Amino acid sequence: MSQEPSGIKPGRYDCRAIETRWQKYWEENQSFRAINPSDSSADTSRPKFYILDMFPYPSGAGLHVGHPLGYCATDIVARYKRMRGFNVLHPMGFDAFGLPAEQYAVETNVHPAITTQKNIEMYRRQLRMFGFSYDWKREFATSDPKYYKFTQWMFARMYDSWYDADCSWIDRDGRSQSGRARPIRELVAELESGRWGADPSLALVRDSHAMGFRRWNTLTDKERSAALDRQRLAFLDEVPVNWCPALGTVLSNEEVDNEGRSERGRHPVYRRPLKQWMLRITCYTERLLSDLEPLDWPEPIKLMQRNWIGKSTGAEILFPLADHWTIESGTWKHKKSPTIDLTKIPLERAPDAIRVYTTRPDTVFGATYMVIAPEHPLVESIVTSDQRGAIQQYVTTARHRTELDRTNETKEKTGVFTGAYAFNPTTGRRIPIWIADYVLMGYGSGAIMAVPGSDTRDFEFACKFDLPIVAVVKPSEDWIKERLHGLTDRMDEVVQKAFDAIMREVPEHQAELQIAQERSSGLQEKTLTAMRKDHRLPKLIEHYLRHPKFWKAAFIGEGHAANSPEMDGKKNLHAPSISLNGLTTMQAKVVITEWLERQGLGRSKRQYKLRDWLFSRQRYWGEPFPVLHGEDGQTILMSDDELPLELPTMADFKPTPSADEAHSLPEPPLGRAKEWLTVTRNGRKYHHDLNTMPNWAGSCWYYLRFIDPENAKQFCDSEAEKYWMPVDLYVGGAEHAVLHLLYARFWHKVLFDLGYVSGPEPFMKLFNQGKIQGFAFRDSRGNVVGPDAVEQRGEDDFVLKNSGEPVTRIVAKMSKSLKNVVNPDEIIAEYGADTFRIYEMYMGPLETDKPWNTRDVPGLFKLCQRIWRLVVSEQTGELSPALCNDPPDEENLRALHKLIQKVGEDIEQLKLNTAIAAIFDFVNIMTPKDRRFRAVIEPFILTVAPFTPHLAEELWNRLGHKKTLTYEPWPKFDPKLTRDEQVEVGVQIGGKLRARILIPADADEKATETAALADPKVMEALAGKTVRKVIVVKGRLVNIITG
RNA sequence: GGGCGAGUGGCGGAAUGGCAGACGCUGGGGACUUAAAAUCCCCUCCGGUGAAAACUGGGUGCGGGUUCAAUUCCCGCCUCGCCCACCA
Repeated sequence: MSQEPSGIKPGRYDCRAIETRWQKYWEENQSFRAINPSDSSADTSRPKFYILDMFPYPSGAGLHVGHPLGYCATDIVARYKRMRGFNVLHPMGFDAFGLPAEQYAVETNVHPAITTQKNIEMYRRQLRMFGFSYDWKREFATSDPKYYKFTQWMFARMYDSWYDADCSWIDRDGRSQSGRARPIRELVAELESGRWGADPSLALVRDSHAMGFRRWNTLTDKERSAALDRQRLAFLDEVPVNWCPALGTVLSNEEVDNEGRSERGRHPVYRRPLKQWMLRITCYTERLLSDLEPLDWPEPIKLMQRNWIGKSTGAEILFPLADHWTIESGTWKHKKSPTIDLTKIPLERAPDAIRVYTTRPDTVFGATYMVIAPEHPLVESIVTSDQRGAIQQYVTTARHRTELDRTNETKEKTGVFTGAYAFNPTTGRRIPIWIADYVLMGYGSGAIMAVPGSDTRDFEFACKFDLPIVAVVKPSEDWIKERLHGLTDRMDEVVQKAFDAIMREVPEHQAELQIAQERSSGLQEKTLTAMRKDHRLPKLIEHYLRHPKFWKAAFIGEGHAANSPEMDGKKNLHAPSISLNGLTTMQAKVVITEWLERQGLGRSKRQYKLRDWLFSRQRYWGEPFPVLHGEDGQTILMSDDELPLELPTMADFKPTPSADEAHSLPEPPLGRAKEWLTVTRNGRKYHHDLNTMPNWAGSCWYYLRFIDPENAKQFCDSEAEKYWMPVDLYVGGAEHAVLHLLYARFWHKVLFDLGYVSGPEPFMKLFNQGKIQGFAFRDSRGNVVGPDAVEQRGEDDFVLKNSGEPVTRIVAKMSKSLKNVVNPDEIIAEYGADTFRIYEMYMGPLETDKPWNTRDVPGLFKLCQRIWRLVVSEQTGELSPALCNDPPDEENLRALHKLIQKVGEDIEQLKLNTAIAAIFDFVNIMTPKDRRFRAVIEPFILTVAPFTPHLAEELWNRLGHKKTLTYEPWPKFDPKLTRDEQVEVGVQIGGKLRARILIPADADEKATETAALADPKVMEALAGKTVRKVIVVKGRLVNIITG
């Protein structure tokens, strides 16, 4: 802003002084203290409103202008809700554990506890500058032992629980649900009662009399504890992880780039199996899906969660290995154990067979080969001696590439034949088994039936390795047409061959086709039209069914089944009774699945992409696991009163890099804390777990801790939890659409099942704010440069400073390298927090991405000044002489009541940009007036208070009110005063605007029409024409249709 | 490759079937002032006619459609952004 000569205007709007004063006042008076129901001062008649921001990660860079976007919005809502009489919980804290903090510490060589503390102080100072109405008494950091004591406690509860999938229960809405977590001691009690059994692999079943199962009391202690460990919600498992020897840690998939290198440092990353803590989130897939439905979340976010969970339905199908099975008169016989009856044993217990999952069981007749993942356990046992060398080489290369790496290679399929064969259970044919890395071990069973006629990937693979392709679904006419279009450059060849093929079958059409071909241009359209007309398109479809390879693509859509085995004339040795021909895909799925089920060869199955949550990291800066490992390999839980298990203070907290790339093992930093590590208990030696929890752990339940942050006995008082939960509005970035929000929902459901929280979902309404971007410039070669390298010549004329080359302005991410990062401190220092708040809210809709433009900020500063001048005389510093106590006139009242209505409605919908536009409108009306009514100005001050709280408090105070306006009731509006008495209505003739008329607001349609037709301009325009129809939209417009 | 979202003046955006461009920025003009700043007022989508008031044509990425009426709904295409990505 301009440098005003000091002292000239004693009453000028001094934003910094005002803001400092009120921030101090609010703190001293604890103005935003949220009251828990147990507190004696609690007014339980008030409705509650829990409004939460996604708490920040206190990085070394400090707060940038993107953070406050959501915080300003929630603060406005929080302040508004207080004025509407709600008891508002609006807290803030810090997500302080995790990799970025540790990485920053490594880079600066300062202990993460110290850098984290410093960063938190910086963040807290910055956040306070905005005047957010947080209850700061509730602030905490997730890295505080007082907090992570309960993170560990919750982990212990998961370790101590199992998921009872068969448990039925009634939820709060009276719906019956099935499946819930239960304490593991309840399982033990049931096991001891003898109703349960265990199979030799220690899987538990409810029926202890089932064949091949053992009673609990016949198991050894070791077997019992192994069986229980397999049931826990938190369990240790050997899983393939991304191991980066150079960084000395495993990395999450998100931390590995497309080339299989670490995001930080670009070191090679290897896939290797490691024993890790896992959380059994997969038990909750169905509930995570169905409970999502009623939540008031943005649809795209719900969709992302659904896609992430990735539910699909299909069937599991058994493919017997040709070396081990024969078919005798329609019955499968195992060569070595002929007594095995597939119809009597569960699918997963059938020996020497490959189980696959497919979403298209209707295409099983078209399965002409199989593919298993390189890591599949069967590879070793089925590979033939002459293929062994090639297979081993392939498996080794595949292992060295990460999963991400593999999945990115979409261009060229690779694979090797194992030498082994399996039977297609529906055709009875021997089909080859290949290994290929396009099949992933982590999904389904790690094996597929390949149906190249109905799957693009299988099609590509079959083409490359010349495997047979059978089309088993009739494509639609549209698809055939599309294929011909899609092959434009080869059009003549394709059509020619297709016609040749058809002609061999139907020579009587030859003459017509020749004519069609002679017209070389427009051949496709004309030919196709002709073909459709006299039924030749169906001929092309038949051609496709016979020669799918020729069409260069698989038909992956739905249609009618075709080519069931009987069609090719050969006798089906196994399934003479089943044919799917003519059935729709939907019907065929049902028929074939039922058939397979009867044969003991398959069953319907639901499948999910979601995998169990890998919950350990070989890092220092995280929550230690509250467990002890014994020398005998037994793991025991620490008791609750031993928590928190604090992180040892270590001078050297850095991960251990390793030079030996392929064979090295992670050495977590905690492994070097020798004293901390070993514990003796009852004369036996134990050691702590060397891993720590991932940074998601702390954010899974922080919203519960805000409710009762000081509680040392419980994570949160249950009465208080019942009062405040669920969160009514949760605002944060869309980058957490999946991981954090899914993990937190899962965690909350576990707590709910175990009875620690009162509802199944934590966040009722979610809102994603957009990102704030910066301006950058692109030159003719496509290079992007920052604003500091560019000079502005004219309105939209930018050139490079050094070369004068013209560049175009673009919107880009704010980044250090482009030097287009805006520091909120500087903006506040110059214009104040109130201006900053309304600038960010006025930029555009809260949910969209939008560029920061400092040039626009003074406009909002001017709004603050103009509001100031409505009340205060800049000359004197006294109240403006224009203020008067007279009863206001109707014009003023109308402006006020319209404003109150608009602002209130907009805040409820988070449309804060248009609310501020309405404030501009009101100020534009008031500014020129030489008489301002207190009865209008005072409610106006309350209306803007959520947006510019410091300014509003100061003016409220100067108007003679002694207390903060925080709890002043939100002004009421009179609906009668929000509507104008007269409205302007547009008059269209034939859809074109010809006139505007002023009519009473309550004029009915007839009166509106009469008024419109009586308007001189309208009459002139209608001269000589007949009015055929008049459409009246009440209060908006009239459209006259002439004949 | 798939999914989702977006595309409106010089810029940020408003209007989600009913007068396109509210409101702000930028730019221009005026008042006040010795002057400047600040403030206040007016104009500012593009084109044509006009001294002016005004009149008039076009216009919401492109091409179609539905409708009395489309930025808004439907179909196809283009561009950008985000998410997922061989998920059988």
